[in-house]
Amino acid sequence: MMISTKGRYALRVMIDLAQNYGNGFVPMKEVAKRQNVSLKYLERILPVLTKNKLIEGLQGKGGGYRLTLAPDRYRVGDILRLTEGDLAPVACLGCDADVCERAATCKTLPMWSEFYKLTNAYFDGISLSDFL
Amino acid sequence: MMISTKGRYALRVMIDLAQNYGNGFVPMKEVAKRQNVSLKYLERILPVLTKNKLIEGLQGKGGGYRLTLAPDRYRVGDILRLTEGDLAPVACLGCDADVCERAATCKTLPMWSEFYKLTNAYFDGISLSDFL
DNA sequence: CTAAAACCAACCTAAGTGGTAGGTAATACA
DNA sequence: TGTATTACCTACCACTTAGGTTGGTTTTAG
Repeated sequence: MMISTKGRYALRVMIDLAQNYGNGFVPMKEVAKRQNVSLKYLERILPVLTKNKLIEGLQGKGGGYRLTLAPDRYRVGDILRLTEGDLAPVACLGCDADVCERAATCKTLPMWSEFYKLTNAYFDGISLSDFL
Repeated sequence: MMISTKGRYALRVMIDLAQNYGNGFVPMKEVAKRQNVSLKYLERILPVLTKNKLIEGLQGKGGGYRLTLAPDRYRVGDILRLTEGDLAPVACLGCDADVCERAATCKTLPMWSEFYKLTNAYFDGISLSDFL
């Protein structure tokens, strides 16, 4: 399976926040309930999104999370690349891959490479506002 | 990573056999050497291909493996689906997936489903003869 | 009889998946 | 000033998968 729960849950959280865009900070407790996912697990997934400024959190009573930009400014590809690390179909194309000495003569590399491009293009063509 | 070494190695073996199509049985020892992969590991990967009649093996001296059909009759998608089990991007789309009770209302399902179709179509559009 | 080949099963290590548990720090509100 | 609420942080853990290795047995050509 290509996409783990990390990426899938992150996306669902982002969609939930998009649906509440403009209503201030939304507590993750509510999102977890709505999405039927463990709050504690979500808390483990979110930091990468806040660190990269996709969302911002406010602590304390009345706090929660909210999108930093309008929903149409988020590409699904960006969310998945952050949470999944990479969308590469094979290890040798990953961003932190070792150089493969077979690369120059590898008969299959162009096929994987083309699919990689296709994958990124597909998910970059969808924005959060497409789910509203 | 979507495609593991199982699928990648299997594909490389199949391409190797395609390159030797018409020359009788090719011992896996030679293929392993050419592809720079452990013979023993390949032996663990091949059974699913023989059981599904993509290749046939002949035991004993002078034996080896060969394609049962001409190279242009093999779709990369078939090889990957057999060796990887599935090309589904998310668990709920897998062939042996439990029914997801969120399916009817899931905002993201159509996106995954469309990508699944895209993936199958891409790899089904490539045949072994495209690598010769 | 011997070498070469497919075929088969058990085992192993490391990493990744999908969480849970148990906190601490910041903030609003009474 | 205290309390509830919220984000934020760290450690742990059971399970599965990836990526093999080891050590065979069977079949067959010469």
